[in-house]
Amino acid sequence: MVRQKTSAFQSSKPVTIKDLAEILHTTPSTVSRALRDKKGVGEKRRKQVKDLARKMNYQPNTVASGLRKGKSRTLGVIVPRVNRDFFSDVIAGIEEVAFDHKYSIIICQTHDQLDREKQYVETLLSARVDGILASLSLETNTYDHFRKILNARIPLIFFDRIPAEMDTSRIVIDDFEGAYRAVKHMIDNGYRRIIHFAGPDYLNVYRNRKEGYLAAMKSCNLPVEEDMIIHNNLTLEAGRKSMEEVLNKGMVPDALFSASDYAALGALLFMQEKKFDIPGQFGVAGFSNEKFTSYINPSLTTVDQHSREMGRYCTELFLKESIGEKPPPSKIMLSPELLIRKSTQRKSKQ
Amino acid sequence: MVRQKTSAFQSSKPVTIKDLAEILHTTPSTVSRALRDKKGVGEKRRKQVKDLARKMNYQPNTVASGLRKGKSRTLGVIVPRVNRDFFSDVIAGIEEVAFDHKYSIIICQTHDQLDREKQYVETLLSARVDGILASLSLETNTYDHFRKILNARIPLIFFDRIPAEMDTSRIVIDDFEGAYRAVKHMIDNGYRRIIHFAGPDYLNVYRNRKEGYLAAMKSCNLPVEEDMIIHNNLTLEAGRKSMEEVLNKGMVPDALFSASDYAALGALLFMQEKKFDIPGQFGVAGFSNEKFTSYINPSLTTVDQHSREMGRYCTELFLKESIGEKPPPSKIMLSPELLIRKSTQRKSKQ
DNA sequence: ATGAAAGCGCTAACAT
DNA sequence: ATGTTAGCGCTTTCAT
Repeated sequence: MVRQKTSAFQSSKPVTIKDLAEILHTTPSTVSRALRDKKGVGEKRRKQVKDLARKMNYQPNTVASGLRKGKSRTLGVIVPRVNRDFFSDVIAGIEEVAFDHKYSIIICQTHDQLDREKQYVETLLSARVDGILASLSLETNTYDHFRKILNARIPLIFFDRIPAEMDTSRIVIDDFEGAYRAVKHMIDNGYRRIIHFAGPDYLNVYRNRKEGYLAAMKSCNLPVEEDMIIHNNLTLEAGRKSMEEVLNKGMVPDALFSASDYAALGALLFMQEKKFDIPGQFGVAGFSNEKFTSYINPSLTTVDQHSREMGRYCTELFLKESIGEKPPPSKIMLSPELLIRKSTQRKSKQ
Repeated sequence: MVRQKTSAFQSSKPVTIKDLAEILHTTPSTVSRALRDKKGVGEKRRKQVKDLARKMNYQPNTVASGLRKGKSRTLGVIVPRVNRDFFSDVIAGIEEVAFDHKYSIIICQTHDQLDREKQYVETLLSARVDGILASLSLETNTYDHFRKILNARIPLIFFDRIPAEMDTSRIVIDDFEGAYRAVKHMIDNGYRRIIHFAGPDYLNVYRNRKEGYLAAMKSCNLPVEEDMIIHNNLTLEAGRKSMEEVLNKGMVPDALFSASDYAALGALLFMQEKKFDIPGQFGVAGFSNEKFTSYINPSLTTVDQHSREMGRYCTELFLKESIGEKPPPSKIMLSPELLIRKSTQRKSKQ
């Protein structure tokens, strides 16, 4: 006799296809085929199996099928921090496409530490994820851990912060172009002595933003003294402090282009405290289009990175690489969008 | 002879303990024991095994061991959206503690849709996660999918948005208290006709914030007309629109307490456009302490929810439940913190 | 200290 | 259309 269980109170050990098979006096293979709509099962049987599965609240064990098939339908995502607008937006995009294709995503935060990045790569490899999407930590200056991923023949897609040394698929925005356009726009608005907050040179994004800044200045024959480029860690506090130091040194810049919105904000707040009129006496532009940039006063000119789309593309690249023969690495560069807001718009252009 | 592979170029099929065993002329059991520091292996053997494992770049297959042990060392996290400051902060907290205890986390975004929530519960159950941490979607009004989790004897911890109907572990902040204190503070600053933007009543958080608002008003004998409570979806746009409607109806409130920072911002921007002086003529307070609230002008009074700590506690609750006999559900309530900023501080108190 | 054997739940190749 | 068999990689008895 079939043991009755109400679906609401089925308890303890999960139901397996073997259980279903026994109850229906058939075999696991048939049940498995029926459940997954594989051919080779009679219509009647199939319905019978599916009905029972539902009734007994059968949950397929993806761990087991993953082991058997050598596929986990899981994606690893490695980011510096999940609670930064840029990264959480990228993750949102990744999740959307992943969900549509029935992939789960495992999230890893490196906190910008190389150690954690390495450890997470190991974890993901051990979890036999089907692919890894990653953005480098600030500390990353060695890539052997990422090479392991390639050796394991697992698709690896970098986004935003990418290693120059590795020939993998990647997706970035054109940081040079974004910076160039931002600075050009500032120059058009009459700013001349524009300083720059930069991040570490070994990261592509900051290097390229700096290059874009330099190119724009050069194209207008504006001199860039060495001390006009300030390297800091791009936090709000760092921005504030760097700005203060600049003034203390007796420099008289009339604008700032920062590689990060947060550092731009720090400087902006500091200048406001010092009673500078922004954008009148001092112009400020940032990078990344963090949410707060459109809400502050004056609203902050910045560069949008299409973060959500970047996430979506990432997953799509992975999907492309995960089928059939490995295609050559795709290198995608998205166009940034300059968002001109109040912090750089002088009443009268000079 | 042992086949040589350089660690950098080990390729194709991953190494298994069986491979290691064969090379060392021993058995998988011994290798397994050696690798996991189980007793019953000679010191010499252990070293031999570990050295070879490192040399051959052995990655333990957690899918296989998970299947065998019935544990995946994975946690499922279900949130409405990953790119909201509150949730991404909670996730950051969850990840930190999880990482310390060698758990991975799978992230699920419901987009506030019940369908997706249900589907993700199935996915997580199939993935045999060891626990699930969840915050309800806006649409969730039925809980059978969550009951399945309990039936499967998997720890389930709710945070922030919790179902009243289920007796599970949960962690919330004292929304009533937060709202009460915020409104009390506004009254202390001379505001009298304070309106309230509320979310759906079936969600504990919004219900409690509304109750806190009502209690504070009542405690000061301030009347609350029916139309002073406006239900909307708490987005920036909704806030702006609701505020406009309020004015169009001829109401003359002198302050707003919003259950969400975004809706508060919408109203604030609208009022500024209408040339109201904030906080002079109109006071505004929000809820959640989104990052932008401290950067806008005037900075927005709001209630901090200790989101990061909430995430950390969540994981700790899970850890507690995952060992030994199931303890009775823990119900934790964190104290909110009222952040008094400029948007509610009148120059002269009345 | 080590090995042999069984099995976690599922799928796929090979029968029939 | 269905059943049989083997095995994914690992861990855990149970022997020896």
